Amino acid sequence: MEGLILTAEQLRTEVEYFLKQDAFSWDTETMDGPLPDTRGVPTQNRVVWLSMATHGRTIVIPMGHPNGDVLLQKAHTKNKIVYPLVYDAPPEQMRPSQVFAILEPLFFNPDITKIAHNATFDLITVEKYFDRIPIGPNSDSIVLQWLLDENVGELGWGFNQRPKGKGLKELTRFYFGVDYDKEEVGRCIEKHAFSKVARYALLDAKYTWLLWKQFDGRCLGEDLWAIRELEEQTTDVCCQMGLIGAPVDVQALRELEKELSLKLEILEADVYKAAGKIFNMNSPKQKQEVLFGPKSDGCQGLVPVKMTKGGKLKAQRKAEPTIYDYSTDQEALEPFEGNQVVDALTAYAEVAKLQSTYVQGYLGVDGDPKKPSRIFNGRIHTDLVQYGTLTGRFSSRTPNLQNIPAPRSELGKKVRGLFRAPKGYKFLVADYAQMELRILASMIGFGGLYDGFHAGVDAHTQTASLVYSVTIEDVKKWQRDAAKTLNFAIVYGAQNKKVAQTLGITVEEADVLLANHRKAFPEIYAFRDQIMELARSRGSITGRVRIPYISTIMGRKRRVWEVLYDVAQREAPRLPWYNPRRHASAVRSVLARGERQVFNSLVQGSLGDIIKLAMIRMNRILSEDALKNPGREIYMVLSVHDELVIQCPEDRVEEGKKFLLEAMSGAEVQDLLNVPLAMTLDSIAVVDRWSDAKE
DNA sequence: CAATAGAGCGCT
DNA sequence: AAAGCGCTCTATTG
Repeated sequence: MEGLILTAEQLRTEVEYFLKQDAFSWDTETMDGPLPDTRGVPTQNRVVWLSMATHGRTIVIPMGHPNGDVLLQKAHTKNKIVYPLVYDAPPEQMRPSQVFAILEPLFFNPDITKIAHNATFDLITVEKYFDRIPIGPNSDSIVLQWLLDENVGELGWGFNQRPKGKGLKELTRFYFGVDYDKEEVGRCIEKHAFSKVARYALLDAKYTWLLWKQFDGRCLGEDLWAIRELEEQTTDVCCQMGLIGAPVDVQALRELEKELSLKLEILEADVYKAAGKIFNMNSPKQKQEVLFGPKSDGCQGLVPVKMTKGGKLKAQRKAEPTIYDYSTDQEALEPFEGNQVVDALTAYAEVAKLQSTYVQGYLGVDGDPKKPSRIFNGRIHTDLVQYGTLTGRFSSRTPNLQNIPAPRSELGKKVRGLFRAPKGYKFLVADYAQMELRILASMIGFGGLYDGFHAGVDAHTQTASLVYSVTIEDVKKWQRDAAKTLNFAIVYGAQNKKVAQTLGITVEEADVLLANHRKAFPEIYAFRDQIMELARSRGSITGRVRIPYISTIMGRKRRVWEVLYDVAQREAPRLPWYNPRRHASAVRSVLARGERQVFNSLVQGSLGDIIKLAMIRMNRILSEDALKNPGREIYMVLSVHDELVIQCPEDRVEEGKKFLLEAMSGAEVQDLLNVPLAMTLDSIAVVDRWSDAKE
């Protein structure tokens, strides 16, 4: 087969050719490493194939594929044809150690761009062979695609004119009309014949290359040069953090698992006792029956108010609601506090959530291959997904380390406290305070928020002072709390009802608050209108299609077609999934939602830019520092939107703090804003457990 | 048995 | 009619 590399001599010749290029794409096919179920775990898996493509050349290197080709295609039994998988012996292949030794000059050449689709996975995967992560420039076709169209895979305008997802196969199908993997070979390569996997791996690299070439050109044409640079360096950060992982106290975790399972048995019994029957308390449906069913049937006969999402839709259609249309979530049950079943269910739910999602989610459940342990050598390696959101923030998965319970409740504190610095180390925890408001104030460039930040006043206190017309010193706690809600309402676009609900006040009272806020901060509302007009002016779905968008502080785009609602309405026949005449109010809410998304994305997305920049800077500082302090390295271990956690040798805490401060608020970051970041060394917490950082 | 939808809930 | 996420569980559907 053309491009199949079986010997060192062949590979050296290829490397010579690739070294003369300015870029190449590559991909790995992996199997389980020494531990079971680790094919998809980049720190633990094993590379079996590596493919590469560049101008005029595509190659594929096997290194331990277990099968040859199929000897027998078909066999007949009594009355049907069967396909026994009988394989020939595979050809002799190189060992990974030999392959990677020869590839080293290529993957560590700073003048050659290395391209992969979801590069973090492949980069961490090969780290175990190179003993370090391949150096940049590392580019990722999935990231470029996302910068060009973050809405791929989302329902909405143009769904059918876009790829169905960000995956390599979906993009190849869409852009080249080629479907080269109908059998999903990559899901389990060891089940397939040698030649089939060879072809598959080769095409992965080839189409990654072809897609990247296309995206690369389009990024220039769409003014995405700067943000692309940021994202390419972010890839290196994701690799470094994914590789090091976050340290957890495994022993405490095991103990907590036992403690909670005992607790749950009791709480479960409490529910049954109060309800007088046995049912599945994890099932919303069964909870609806028990709580809202008639007393005559031995149920509680509670009269619910809050509907589920589905229930509301049904009500819109003017259908008669049933008990199954009413919510059983925490908020819906609040009015019934005191009912023994409700109270027992509430107590159970909190513990059950934490046990299943966090404790068992990390430890895994013995004998259940769907719930593997996420802990390797006392560390959890999350996958920080740089392309995981519509706004530019990170998402985090397998497991998600961005939704660890905050230390508000005792139990939440315990769970967050499982993240613990290793012996001899401390966690240093830094976050940006009120960063979204700072960004907003900076963009407006004047007004109450802007003045407050320049005067060094806490933003919520400043808001309260202006809304309630009292001096900064006279702001009461309840006023600051209300102001905080108002500030959230601005950033998220909440209306009077939501503000009322959050603060536990009437809608009329909320109206007064919002009116006062508008009076005190007219520039915010004017700015909002301005942004909306700008976004709208960039869009058109008549004639040449241009989706409205906003640009963040670093030039990231968020496209929101919904803000062209009135145009869409006129063009309704082109948009088959809604009928504006029948759903006028629904369409209006689509527009309103689009406007909230536009405004929120401007701020949330800019914060995403800034935290990524800070992490790139920190990574640079720490990489350099590591060379000077072998064995005493500092590592970034967690990142939660506006918060950064590092693990730092105990005797280097002061250095670590300085590094964090410089990375997060140094000139390069501060210069993006015209309000002060106001970060200080003192605001960086030095703790053993993550839960001790916030009170 | 596997995939999917909905409800619900953890976080910033 | 509050932005952005991912995970677990149940119930339904293929």
